[in-house]
Amino acid sequence: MTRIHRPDLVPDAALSRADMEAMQHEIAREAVFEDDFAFDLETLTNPLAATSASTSSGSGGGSSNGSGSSRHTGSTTQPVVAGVDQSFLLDSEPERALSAIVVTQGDEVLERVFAVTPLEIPYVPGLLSFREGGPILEAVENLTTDPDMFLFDGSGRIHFREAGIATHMGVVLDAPSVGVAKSLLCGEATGDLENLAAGTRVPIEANARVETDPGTLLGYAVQTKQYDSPNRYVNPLYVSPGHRVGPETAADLALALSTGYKLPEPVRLADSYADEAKGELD
DNA sequence: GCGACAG
DNA sequence: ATCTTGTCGC
Repeated sequence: MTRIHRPDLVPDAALSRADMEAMQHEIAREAVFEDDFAFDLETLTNPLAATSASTSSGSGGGSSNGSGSSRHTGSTTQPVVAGVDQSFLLDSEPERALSAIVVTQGDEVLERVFAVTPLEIPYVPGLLSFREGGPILEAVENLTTDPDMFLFDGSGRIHFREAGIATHMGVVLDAPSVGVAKSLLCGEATGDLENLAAGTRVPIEANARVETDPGTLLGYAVQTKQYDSPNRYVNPLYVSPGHRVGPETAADLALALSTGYKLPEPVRLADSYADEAKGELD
């Protein structure tokens, strides 16, 4: 079961920097930054995700999303979500990446797979997918299930050329994808991000550092968890569309998949599995 | 030249 | 990302 729909856009670490950036421009053109998937969002009911799909703020909105008038009585199937994360083996020659994927559906873990791959190039801000994309695709080849969507640790549209790792992988796989980053690569929040209440979101717009019209909505700072007391507070997550998902939906998904921890469950599980598997290596 | 910079 | 002890808070 090969899921590569765009072999020509598979990240190649041997490319020159200019060619990598040119490929990212093409990826951004191919990317769909609005909802275009078949699963039902309303099956993901998390008390934290108060906004829901009713937050249809005017424009945008993909209409390729089936009948929006029919209501389901709870018998609909929940989407199969894949969380992707990596751990690294920096003391080997060459360095290697361990890509882990945990596939979930509601509270169930359908499968866990991983792949260990030698790293060819160093980390360069803006070119992360050319370092980690290959290793991730190798892990994807080990999947037995067919996820409805992928959640990546890193940015999607919040990227200098609107082609972060979540977007790159989403386009190559032609699968709905979302980027979940712990820090902001570029762009600018439209409001204060300090001590936001759980369930809250603040728009992240393009600024001069992004190659697109300033003010373009790239994603959201999303508060998936927050402490009640005054002393300490949690920083928000930076959630952006990868492919075939709009910014509102990306934020809705991050909140709906969160279960009391900062990271959405699929990526949180992939994160710990990546470390666990690394410890069991020969 | 200086600052900014996912994982 | 990774290397690590302690430590604050619930």
